[in-house]
Amino acid sequence: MRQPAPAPDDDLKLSAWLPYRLFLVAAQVARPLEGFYGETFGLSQAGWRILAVIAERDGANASEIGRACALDPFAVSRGIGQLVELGFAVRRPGKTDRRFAAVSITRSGRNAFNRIAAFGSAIEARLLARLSEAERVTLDSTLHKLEAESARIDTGGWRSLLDNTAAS
Amino acid sequence: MRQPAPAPDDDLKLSAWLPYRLFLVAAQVARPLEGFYGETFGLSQAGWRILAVIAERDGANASEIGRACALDPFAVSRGIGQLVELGFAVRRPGKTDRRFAAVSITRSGRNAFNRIAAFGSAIEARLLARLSEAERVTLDSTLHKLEAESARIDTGGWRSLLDNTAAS
DNA sequence: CAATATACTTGCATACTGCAATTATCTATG
DNA sequence: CATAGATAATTGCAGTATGCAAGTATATTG
Repeated sequence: MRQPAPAPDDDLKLSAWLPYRLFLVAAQVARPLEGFYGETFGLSQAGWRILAVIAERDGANASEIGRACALDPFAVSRGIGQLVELGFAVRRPGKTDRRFAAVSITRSGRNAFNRIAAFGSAIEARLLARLSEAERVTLDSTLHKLEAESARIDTGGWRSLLDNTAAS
Repeated sequence: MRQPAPAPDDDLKLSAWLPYRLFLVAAQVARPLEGFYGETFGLSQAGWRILAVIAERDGANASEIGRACALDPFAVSRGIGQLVELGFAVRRPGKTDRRFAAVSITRSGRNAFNRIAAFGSAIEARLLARLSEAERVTLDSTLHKLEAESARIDTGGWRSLLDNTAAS
């Protein structure tokens, strides 16, 4: 009654499984960044992402923001609320359609963004410094392909992945 | 008093920033997988990661598990608790040192793992199918480098990244 | 101008996390 | 061999995040 469990039919080694490897790098890099903007500005992850979006596209509405940084409407609303509380953003009713609130970055929001962006760029630079020029180029195109395919995988939910005959 | 915010000193475009791109792919791929094992087995993300570790290394103790899947001791303890409740794992005191509880996968845990692993492998296969052989090879070595560098970035906390002169 | 649709927002129940304090066990020392 | 101190893991609790139903404000349509 204590025999070892049967051998694996399908071996999946976590440390060699592509999604886990991507996750690991992302998580290890996100932790110090979150520590920085969290302790320095009291910003959450959603808050930072939204700040980055409105820094680039000032006056965006909540839907656009959500699309740009992969957040659902609830998270966007709360993140904007946080930015407004911190004085990093202001909401103003849209000019033509007042259901869409245009979110604008403030001067101090811009300052915070610049400091966080510098920190983030430094991290990115450290990562890229380990790669050859050829690897950097390949990584870029590879990531574009993975982004597109993972987006396809994500939409449609997990049930659509069970009865599969790899869609082209 | 309503002039547009000053132009960016340091432009960081979220969608082109390496850490975000990695995060995005990881998140888009993790969502359907989490949906699958969550709804099918009532497993949390930590539970799945731990299950994958003990499937590969049966009888590991909590510290080893934590190291293998980047979870802190609290999360490991709770995750094991969940697996035990679900009947996917058993805890047994270590043979020599009874402070170390050896965690073993059960037959039904193995079954669950195999099904989740098949699902995970299918996702990985879909991602890899989009890449050329050369890209797959380059991605592998690139990820090894990024894993190593991100681990270095992570240890030491964010403060060590401020006063930087990129350590070799 | 009611009825429906859209774009958010809020409230609340649940789940997750971080950390202090505990438990159980082992090691070292007088 | 008793006792003090380390170590591995667990538990309790407080704060926080998240998911979703319901609500508010605005616009559009018949």
